[in-house]
Amino acid sequence: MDKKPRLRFAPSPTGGLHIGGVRTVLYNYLFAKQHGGDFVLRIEDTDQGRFVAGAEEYIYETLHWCGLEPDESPLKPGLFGPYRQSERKPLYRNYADQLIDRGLAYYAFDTPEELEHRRKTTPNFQYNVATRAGLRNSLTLTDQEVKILIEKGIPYTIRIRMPENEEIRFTDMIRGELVFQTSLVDDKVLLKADGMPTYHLAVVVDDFLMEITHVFRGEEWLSSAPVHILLWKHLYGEDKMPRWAHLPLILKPDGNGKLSKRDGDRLGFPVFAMDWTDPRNGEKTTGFKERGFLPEAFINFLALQGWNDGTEQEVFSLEELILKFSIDRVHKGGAKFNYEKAKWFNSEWIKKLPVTHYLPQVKASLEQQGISVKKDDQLKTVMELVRDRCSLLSDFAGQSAFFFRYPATIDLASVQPKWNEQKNLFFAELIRTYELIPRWEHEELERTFKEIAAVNEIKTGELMLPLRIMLVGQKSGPGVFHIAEVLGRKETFDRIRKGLQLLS
RNA sequence: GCCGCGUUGGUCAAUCGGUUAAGACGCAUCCCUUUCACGGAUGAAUGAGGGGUUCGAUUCCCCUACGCGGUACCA
Repeated sequence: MDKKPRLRFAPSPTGGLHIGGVRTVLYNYLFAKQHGGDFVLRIEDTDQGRFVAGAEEYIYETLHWCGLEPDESPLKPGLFGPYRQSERKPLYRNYADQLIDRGLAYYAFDTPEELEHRRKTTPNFQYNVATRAGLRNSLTLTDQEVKILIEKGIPYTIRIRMPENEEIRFTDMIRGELVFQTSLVDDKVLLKADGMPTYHLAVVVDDFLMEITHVFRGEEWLSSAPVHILLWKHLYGEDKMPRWAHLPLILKPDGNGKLSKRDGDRLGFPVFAMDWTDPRNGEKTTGFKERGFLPEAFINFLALQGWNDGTEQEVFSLEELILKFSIDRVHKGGAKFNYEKAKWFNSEWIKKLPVTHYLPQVKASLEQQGISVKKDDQLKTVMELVRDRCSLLSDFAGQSAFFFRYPATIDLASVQPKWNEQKNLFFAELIRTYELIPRWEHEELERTFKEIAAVNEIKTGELMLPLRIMLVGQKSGPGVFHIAEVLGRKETFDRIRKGLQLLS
């Protein structure tokens, strides 16, 4: 690579950031970092009608949570600002005019209503080589007429003039050589009547001005790529053009089609990275973060949705991804979103990371359930005991609540039928012996327990379940003596006594 | 409709002309654990269809089917 790579993510701030968007960020970021380049965040807010309050802040927060910090952004301007297209408005006009002067673009005076009418009445209507001669534009009007219309303040757009019968070729880093016939591409609007550029003009101008070297974007942009390529040729020369890669889509799990927010609502999994509340209707969409995902797992999962390193490794840290990512191993076909697999990645990361790494979140979720934990050390021990049975951070509260308060329900039904006086006596003796035990520690507790059982000639197996039920309330959980150790002498006795009472 | 891009188990996927077509998730069975989970073992399950090219195609080419994306003064 001769130049320092510069890649960008250019979202339109219109709502929550969807996992497809995060994956696009990720691939851009990984490539930039791998090659010692920069990752730029540019806000594409040229559509003033679609402004959504808070959407831009949400993007920053999401990127931050994911650990994908931009090197340059509206919040952290570099040498190529401003980083919001709405603030770059004056820049674009000049390029549009330049294209007009060179006959590569033209003024179009057709109103949106007129065009809509044409689209309704003419099947397959496109504003292109075939139809532009019959429409109201500077190609069909005389210079004098055009001048008058402009002077009178009649609204107009500037459209690119697609050449006739030419081929536009380019190399996509994922898909290889691509060819488009210019006659079949329509004359896209470059500058809107409000003076704002459309995406097509703005991307090209900004990517040039910001010295972007690689454009990785979603597959939905592939069909407009020829317009962008042509603009690059006209404006800056093909040699200046960034390299392109069109990323496969993330598809809905059932059926086909691009994954949408609705699929998440319908199937019960998150689609956005973080919670998003639409300010227009107050509608709330839950995110991976709030569902209990670790950013490490979320990123890991997303990276593997459309890419792999060719080995059997699946668990990658961000650092490893930076090292191993390669754009030419990105797939062409879309991947169906698999929530079960996402959770698997999370359980892997829960096991891999030190529990202290996510202890604050677990503590907060326990607090939400009215359990306030005083000693972090104790929580840490508990978390280490239960982490294997948690695939989401939000599972911890349910798995560990009984350590901190007496169980809400006691499953007596699973011990009652086989309960007898002999067992009753056993537990009474157990308490007496445990009172004298010097070290309150699980191995010691277990040994003592078994000794007493042997003396009383009761099978240990007959007694373990009752103990568990008394301490936990149910049949699951970590090793019962580990639990007793954490609970401590007094609490263990209290629970056994309470259990005995319930069983008698 | 038109243009473009895709298509290996239920899902994610390896393979870059020769393999018993990996591995993972999920599922099933078993082992471990005197519980549940973790872990371990085993198993069921895959090249859309049709033509070529080739000694040999999952792999290269063509056609068909299917799917998706685009077809806005949205990005």
